[in-house]
Amino acid sequence: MTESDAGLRARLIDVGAELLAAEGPQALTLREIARRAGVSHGAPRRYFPTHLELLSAIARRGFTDLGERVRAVLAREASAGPRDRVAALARTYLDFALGSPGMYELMFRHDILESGHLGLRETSLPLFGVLVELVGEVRPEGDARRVAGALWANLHGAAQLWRWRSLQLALGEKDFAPLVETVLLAHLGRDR
Amino acid sequence: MTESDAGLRARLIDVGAELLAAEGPQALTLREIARRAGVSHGAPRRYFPTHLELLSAIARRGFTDLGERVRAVLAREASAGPRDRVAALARTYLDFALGSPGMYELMFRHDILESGHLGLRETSLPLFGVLVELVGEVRPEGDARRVAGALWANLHGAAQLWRWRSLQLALGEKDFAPLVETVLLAHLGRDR
DNA sequence: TCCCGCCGATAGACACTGTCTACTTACGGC
DNA sequence: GCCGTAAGTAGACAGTGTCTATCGGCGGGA
Repeated sequence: MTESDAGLRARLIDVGAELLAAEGPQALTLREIARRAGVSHGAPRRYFPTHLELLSAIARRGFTDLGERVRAVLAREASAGPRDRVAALARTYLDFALGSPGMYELMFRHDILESGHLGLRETSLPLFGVLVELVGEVRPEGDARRVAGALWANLHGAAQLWRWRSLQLALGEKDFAPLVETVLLAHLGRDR
Repeated sequence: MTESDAGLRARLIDVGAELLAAEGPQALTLREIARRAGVSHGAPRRYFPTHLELLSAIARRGFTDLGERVRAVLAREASAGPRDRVAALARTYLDFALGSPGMYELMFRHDILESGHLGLRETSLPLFGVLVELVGEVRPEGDARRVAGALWANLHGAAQLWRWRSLQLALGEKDFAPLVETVLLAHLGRDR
């Protein structure tokens, strides 16, 4: 019952995720994944009719990983105030994006999301629901959904612009934290 | 002196930009661009040693187009207040991103930015400088650079999440404008 | 025990891609 | 008129995703 005799379907996703972390998204060739899984290049087709579907499955693992991390952090911070919990969620999100850049990029490739084979868009909905709820606690007077949407967009944009160093260049800074504070301040208001 | 006898270098960029708008980034094959330009597949190599450099040149056109549009809008709104000018800049930026999705996506492909052949990152700096200046006028009390960076990230993230319909799904909305207002409000404060 | 059928995987073909290289063509300066 | 250089051509090459024919082994029925 070692890893090697797990089902090929799962093994392909495992190998793909490793390859993604090690060499980036452009290395995620169908044939290379098959090679590293020790099967012929036609084998994946039995489980993933198309290359894009295999990539979607790998990206889906990224979404579930991110969701688990966020849930774990929120559970740990259960006793903290809502603002701190939103901050913790935001930092976890950004840690993931900056710590697993390849996976994050794959997760948000529009052709993967658009293909819709695995309902990836829907996978992030519960996470967004949590964010909406927390934002509603922090700012009960506003439209929580919209504020949460704006905050999510801000986190996503900050992660991407930071990752390809455009923001470093523009801000002349190397530390990400102050920008995160600015973002949180903008959407959540000043701390009480 | 028709378009067809312009230099091949410029024609390749023209053809590429058209193809990009018509069929999206995945259609931007080196060979297909050469085909539509009426030359052999080896011809582009004389001007763009690598496929990535041709893509970079096309993306660079996107950056200059965006810069021109923003400058034109700001010139038209010269008499407006700084907050309205920031709002106009933001809407222009988002119009570009949503109206030319293929170009926008190409412009922010990290491997293109990272390749650095054409200094694309630096191309967006003057635009960012304008934003910093305007933000400084709206909120003289804060750190304009950081607020401008957060706003830029928010615009970028909103454009991308909206484009692949994640935000529509999360917000249950079809109209982009209210979210833009929320974003502007968050970073610029309430209008006076 | 034999045989059949099916499932999982293999191997090769196909069209296509980006890159590289040898070749041809055309034009301007002497 | 000739030659050298620059621009574009054409073909080869390895690699890719997809498709199809084939093969091996295993389980169930006679």
